[in-house]
Amino acid sequence: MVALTESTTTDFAFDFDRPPPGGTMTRGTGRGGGSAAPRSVDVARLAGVSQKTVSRVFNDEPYVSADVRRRVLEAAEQLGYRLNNAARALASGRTRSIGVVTLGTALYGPATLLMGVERVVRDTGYALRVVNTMEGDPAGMAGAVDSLLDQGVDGIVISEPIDEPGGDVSVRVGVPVLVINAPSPVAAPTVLTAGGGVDLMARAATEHLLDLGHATVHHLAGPRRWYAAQDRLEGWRAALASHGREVPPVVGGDWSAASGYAAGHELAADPAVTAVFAANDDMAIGLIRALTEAGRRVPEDVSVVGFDDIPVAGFVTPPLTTVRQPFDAVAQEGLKRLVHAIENPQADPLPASNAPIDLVVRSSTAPPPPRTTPGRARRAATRPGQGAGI
Amino acid sequence: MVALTESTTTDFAFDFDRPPPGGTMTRGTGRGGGSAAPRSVDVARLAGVSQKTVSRVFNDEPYVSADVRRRVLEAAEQLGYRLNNAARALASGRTRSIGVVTLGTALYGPATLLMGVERVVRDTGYALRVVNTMEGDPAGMAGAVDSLLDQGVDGIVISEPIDEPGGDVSVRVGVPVLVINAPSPVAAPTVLTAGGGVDLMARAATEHLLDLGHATVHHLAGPRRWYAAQDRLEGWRAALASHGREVPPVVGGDWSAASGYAAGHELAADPAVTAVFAANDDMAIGLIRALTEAGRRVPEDVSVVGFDDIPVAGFVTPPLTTVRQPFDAVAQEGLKRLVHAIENPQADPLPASNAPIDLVVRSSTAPPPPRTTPGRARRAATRPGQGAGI
DNA sequence: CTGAAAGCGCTAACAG
DNA sequence: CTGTTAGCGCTTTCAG
Repeated sequence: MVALTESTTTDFAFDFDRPPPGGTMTRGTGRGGGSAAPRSVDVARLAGVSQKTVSRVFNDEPYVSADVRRRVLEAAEQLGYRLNNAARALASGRTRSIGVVTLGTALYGPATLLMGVERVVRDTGYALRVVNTMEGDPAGMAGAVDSLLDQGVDGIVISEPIDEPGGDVSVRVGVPVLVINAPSPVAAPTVLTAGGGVDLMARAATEHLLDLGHATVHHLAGPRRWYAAQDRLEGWRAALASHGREVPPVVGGDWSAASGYAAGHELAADPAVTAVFAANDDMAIGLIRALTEAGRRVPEDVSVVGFDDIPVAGFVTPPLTTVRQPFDAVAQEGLKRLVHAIENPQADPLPASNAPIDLVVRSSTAPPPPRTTPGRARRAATRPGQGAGI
Repeated sequence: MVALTESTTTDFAFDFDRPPPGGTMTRGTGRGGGSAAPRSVDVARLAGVSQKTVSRVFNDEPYVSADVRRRVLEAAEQLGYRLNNAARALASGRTRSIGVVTLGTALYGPATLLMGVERVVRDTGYALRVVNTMEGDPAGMAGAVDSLLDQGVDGIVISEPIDEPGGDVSVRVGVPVLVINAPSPVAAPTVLTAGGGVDLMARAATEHLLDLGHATVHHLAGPRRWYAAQDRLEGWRAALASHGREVPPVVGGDWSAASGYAAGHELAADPAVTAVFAANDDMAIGLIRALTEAGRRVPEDVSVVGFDDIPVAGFVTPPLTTVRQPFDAVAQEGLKRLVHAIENPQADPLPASNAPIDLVVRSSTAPPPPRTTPGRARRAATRPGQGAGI
């Protein structure tokens, strides 16, 4: 039975004859490094089955007898065979890979999200291709998506994009897209979103401060362009509005501790400031440092809430009250839905679910300093103009 | 390569057809989502040239007249053509992609390194595939490398691996490998290493403390299994040894601030401790918190040096003296060498160069408290700056 | 349950 | 400078 196979197509001038001396070694495929990598037909021959059967085994297709399957697997093992993904992609039109576009920063949020995505993707059996964008990068998002499309991914994840002018992707995207924590910047047949609820988390943070008795809460915002910043801003504003509080002017930062520090000096000068909600922990830490240097104690004089719950948040001085974002849950759910969309093009997308809010209260927040009795506060701020603290 | 899509393109109106029902998809290609993606032969036809010429244009091969090139590009643009990477990889045996194996953590070092690698890889024209390992993951490194090989990468970057039992990759790796900050866990035709010098940085950190007048320096180490931890440990020990100082017992942590905090309580109990070199900033921060809670002031009573220079390091209380790792430089140089090895299999690998040492002195370090008259330590004036290195 | 034939879209020699 | 001829190693029909 083997003989037949032998005389068919491919074996013509077989294996080891090396084409011309181009300088490379071994069959064009760089893979083997030394001897040519085995192909499924080699496995088939060794196992005494057809090439197609090998294919079946490696694709977990049904209708292969246990015995044949075992033989094939053994032969493959013996030869050190591995599926050639390029050939597979070419023949099937699917690459079994998912691309992710992420901000080229080492910011905690995006970085953590990326790790989460990777972990989940792997479980789904897809490979991950990563492309970074940098803020202000002209080609930015469009270029990133484009290069992913060039690579031939089956789906795309866009993680925490920025709202940049011209940031919309005009490229024709033919695969499903998952956008995390933002509205979609692309038009594609299927666009899913995940995350969301950031505004509610921001609102919870703000309300925590309000509940403590602060008359109002100031906000140290992230860069205007970031949706992540916009969401927090909105949540903060909503909390204030729904409690009928005055909405103080927003102070802006760039996510860095240094910017929080700068903003802190500004805020420290205003005695009306007794509570600040910072859009991320780094800025909160910079802010606290500035406040401290200015002689305003945290939390006795000013309360500060951060956002993210970075690993050190609980160990800085004072331990930071913050909101933990459910990155893993978001990544997991989003990807599940993306994969579903990839594999079931006609089916309705799976619905999104809402993440829980995880406010971590530590020691950077406290009731506001007493207003009329300077007894306890060593360096009491000048008294605020008005308003009772609930 | 591939110019592609700016704004002008094609309004062929025809893009997002729904994928056809059932299995009746016309040409197998999943790519376009519905209407078949144009192939190079289509472009050729439209441009009135041979398919091979289209290939030449898209590969920036020489010997194509400017006129023909222009016509091809125009035709391609009009059709919305993009090279099919799977076919290309299959035919050429190269995928033009590089795989990265990284620790599945959000630790600052690995995460930053990954970002750096991505940035550089993109400039080289290669695509990036990422796989995470998790500490303690049984399949760990071997599984990660294996899956990368399955995907068919042209080269592999292993970032800060751990020294795990059975962590060596026994798989046949046929492509060049770059190992960052560790000895190589794989056997491959070409193995490059990058990073290194971590021990020297640790040594500089320790010597800074010694120079300040401390009798000895304690070390809060990272997990034993991590090469990153081992290097710091060695540097510390070497510094002590070369100054003829006593080498105190090592206290161990797991990189987390929480572990630094725990270790801090231990260390605080020992009055002989006046200087500690922590293996990373997170642990240093936890350590400082514990020290402070125990009534030992930093830096008046105890000096602390961290490692990494995480973004908030300069803004915690007190601002942390630490060593900044040159992640970007390491990534850049390492990748340049890896790509060189990929593209010039026979040539000798490019030599590695040494990174400078960047000690950032802030306010967490000071001379030791006077030996006989406790209680009067004053804040030493320190200022940010770059220590000179070796 | 298994096999044979026919490409997927591109690059690789080797002519012209 | 440009075209021709062969496959790369799989997955897909479609037959047994």
